[in-house]
Amino acid sequence: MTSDPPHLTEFARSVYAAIRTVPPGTCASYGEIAQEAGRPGAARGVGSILAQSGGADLPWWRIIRADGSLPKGADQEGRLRAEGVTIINGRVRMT
DNA sequence: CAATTGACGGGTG
DNA sequence: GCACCCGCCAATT
Repeated sequence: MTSDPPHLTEFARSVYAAIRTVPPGTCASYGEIAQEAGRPGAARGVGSILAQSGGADLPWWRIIRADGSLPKGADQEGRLRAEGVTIINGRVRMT
């Protein structure tokens, strides 16, 4: 590999770690992940990293919006339902 | 280095 | 519920 390494930032590593802490059957919002990553308010930063993560060993399907809506749609809903998450009208059930 | 874009969040009308 | 604005952070151009 003559290519240079991705050189992930500390923030990105913290985001990956936070997402890995999310247990199956549950969901977390970008703001929650950002807060766990040590950058509260960086919800957009989390989205930016996740969007690029593609291929990483991450349960990205557990990451949803703050209002319980799914950012990616069909694929998201199918995976979450497979994890045991209840989805109503395209939104994750918030109890 | 500046400007733009993007899997966001909250507030206001 | 929908439309618009501001703030916030990271990656890309």
